Formats: sequence, structure tokens, C-alpha cells
Amino acid sequence: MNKAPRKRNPRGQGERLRGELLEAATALLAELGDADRLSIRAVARRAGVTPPSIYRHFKDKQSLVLAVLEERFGEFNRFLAEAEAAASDPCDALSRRCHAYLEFAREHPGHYRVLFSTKVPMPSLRNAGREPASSGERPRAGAISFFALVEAIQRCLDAGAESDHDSSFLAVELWTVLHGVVDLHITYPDLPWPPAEEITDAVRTQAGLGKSGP
Amino acid sequence: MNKAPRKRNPRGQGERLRGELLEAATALLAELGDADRLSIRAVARRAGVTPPSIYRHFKDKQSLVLAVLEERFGEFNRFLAEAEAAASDPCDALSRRCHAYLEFAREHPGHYRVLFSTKVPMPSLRNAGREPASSGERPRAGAISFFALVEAIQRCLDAGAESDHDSSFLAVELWTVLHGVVDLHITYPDLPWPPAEEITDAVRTQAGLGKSGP
DNA sequence: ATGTAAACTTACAGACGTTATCTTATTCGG
DNA sequence: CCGAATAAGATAACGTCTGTAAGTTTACAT
Repeated sequence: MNKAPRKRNPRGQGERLRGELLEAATALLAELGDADRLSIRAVARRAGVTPPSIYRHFKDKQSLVLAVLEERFGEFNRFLAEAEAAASDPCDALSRRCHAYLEFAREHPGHYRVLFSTKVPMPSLRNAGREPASSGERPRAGAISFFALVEAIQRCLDAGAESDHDSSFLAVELWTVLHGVVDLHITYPDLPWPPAEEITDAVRTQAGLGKSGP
Repeated sequence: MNKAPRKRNPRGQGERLRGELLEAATALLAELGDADRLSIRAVARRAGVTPPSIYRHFKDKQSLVLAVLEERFGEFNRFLAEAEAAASDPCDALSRRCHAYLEFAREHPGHYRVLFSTKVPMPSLRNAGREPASSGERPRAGAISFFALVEAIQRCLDAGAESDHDSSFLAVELWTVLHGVVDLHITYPDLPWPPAEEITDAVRTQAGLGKSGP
């Protein structure tokens, strides 16, 4: 077996393993698509380290998972915000934001699942006893990107787009379609889907958010 | 402890435990919302029976889960079909079908998750080795209800509803919204959602499937 | 040389799916 | 009415996984 016992890190740089652990956990979560299925021991194997070594860098399994989630969620929001930058008008920006949403999910289906299709972090740990639910950690995460969507839509309405509904209702409508198309693609990858963009574009334009002027 | 060792079933009626096991597994799946998290031992505890007793009635864990899934999926399709029965015209039937979809999900969120938000049966068992994927079991399940939706929409178009797209595209669009709104409600139950019906009705009418005539 | 950071070894206590074997209550043949 | 067959379960156990705690080794920096 590969018994070379891992090149030890020099003094100040114990941080390096922390980074490699996050990297390993990230890769595994991308494959598993579910934080509950991630095991400390699998992360350790992946990083070429024994399981207890992880506890020098993370209090417990939940901390490790939350660290990864925070990273990925930040990258998700950054990616969507950057996509809007190149836009000419608010409706174009909204379109780009939606397409970026789909692109992120296509590139990182596992991470998408972990971020948006599982309940508050580690329901299995709640069942284990001890803590009284500690909800309120990750709901905020989904909320951030939702409010960014509301604002993007409001800018469209301010620019003259006409719709029967207000921005927050439209945001729910759009998010619903985006999430739905993504989740179905992930769950049934072998069905002959039309391109995801066609679906979401159809709903977005039918809702009156296609172009600014009348 | 409750050491009364369970009233034994008479000769011909060993089937009774089978029923109770299905019942217990069904209840647990409703709570867990994930077939992978269901444990044989939990089913046994719930039914007041020792774990190996299950193997007299089901070949293995997968068979038990599949039996439950088949039952629930049948009920789902029946529920949607019955909802259409009371309709006056094709568009009303479509509306009722959509509302029934939402109602089923609201009444049985856990079962909805198991039926429509997890990949082919037991991905964890595939990883375990032995079998070469055996896909093709449950995809058919989702397909049945999808084709029923296509037909319901086609009847609307035949009755004079005008839309820019064909029935199968519209079916994907509608299913996307239905699934999206359901999954978001399940994943973030504490957000201040507008009623699910409002969202799906909006998309359905915007798509031109609100009323038959012009 | 020594203190200490970084990682290791060992170990516990519990869960899981599943098999092999044993017990007991019921039913049927006589 | 009684003994044998059998169906419906229970016990015990194996092998594997899991998260994590305690204590130990190694190698670098001073």
C-alpha cells in the first residue's frame, strides 16, 4: 500500500492541510450531492491523511461541511453578480443572471444539490440528539440570492418592463422555474430535455420581463 | 421494556406482517424523504419485529423500498387522474391536474421527495459493487405521469387554446414549475411563500393554457 | 537539545445489511 | 385427540462502516 506517511508540513503552514481538506471535501460533495453522505473518513482518505487529523483543523464534521458550503455559496453569488456586469440594460442583466444560474448548476450539479436541495445543515445530526435544531444558519444563504433576484427584477420594472405582478412575486416565479428545471435535469439526466434556457426564457418573457420598453 | 414478543400470526396470514412492514416503511419514508436514509432496522423497530424477520417477506432492503415506491406512485397517478374527472372542459381538467399535483405534494412531502427528487433507486447500493446500475426501473415511473401531462395539454390545444409552443414543450414548462415550487416549499418551509397555486396558475395562463377559446 | 506543531496509532461505542440457526405456536393427518 | 409438519417469528453473529476521544510519535524551529 501507499505507506509513505505523507510529507509533513513545516511549522507555520499547518494551514496547508486545512486547505487540502476543504478541497477534498468539496470534491466529494460534488460527487455525492448530499452533505449527509459525506464521511469524515472519506475526506481523510482523499486527502491522504488519517481521520483524526481532521480534528486539528475542524471541530467536527459539521464545521467542515459548513466551511465548504460557505465557500461554494459565496462563489455562487459572485458568479451570478459578475454575470450581470456585462449587461447593457436591466432586462439583459436579468437574462444573464438566469443563464448564469443555469450554468452554475450545470457545471456543479452536486454542489447545487447540497446548496439548494437539502434542508438546514445536517438533519441527521439533529436526530442524533443534543442540539435543539439550530435552524437559522443556512436559510439566510438562500435568502441572499433571492433578494438579489428581487432587486434585479425591480430594476427591470423601473426601466419600464410591464407585468401584472410585483417584483417579489415575479422573483418567486422565476426562482421556481430555475430551480425546477435544474433539479429535474439533475434527477433525470437521461430524459430528452429541451435546453434549460428555452424553458426559463419562455417563462421570463411570458411574464413580461423580456424587454424593458413597451 | 416491551418484551411481549409480538402476537404471532396464524397460519395462512403471514401476509399480515408484510402489510405492517410496508406500512412502517411508508411512514418512515414520509418522515425521512429519502430512501437511502431508511434503515431495515428502523422499519423493524417500527413494526415491533426483529430485523431478520423482514427477510421472510422481502428479498432485501431494495425490494422493500421498491414495493413502497410502487404503491405510492400508483396512488399519485390515480389521485391526479381522478382530479381531472370532475372537469367541464380540457383546460379546467389541466388546471385541476396541476392543483392535485400541488395538493399531493403538500399532503405527502416526504413521499414526493422520494418519488421525484432522488435518483434511480438506491444509488448507494450501486456503489456497493455487485450490480451494473440496473437503471430503467423508476425512470418509467416519472415518464408515466409526464405523458399524462402531455396528453392533458394536447387536449387543451385541440380544444382551441392558443400557444406558441407544442404540447410536449409546454408539459416540460409546466412540470418544471410544479416541481420547482414543490421542492422549494419542502426545502425552505419557513420562507414566506405566496400560495403555490398562484405561481403555477400564473405560468399556466401566461403560456396560453388558461382558457380554451380565444 | 528541547519544546511544540503536525500528524499518527489505537480504540470505543454504535449503526448498518444480511446470513445461519434455533424456537414456538398453529394446523393438519391420522 | 395426539403427534408431526410447518409457518412465523426470535437469537446470535459476522463484517463493515461511522464519528470521535486519548494518547503517541516525528520532525522542524528555536
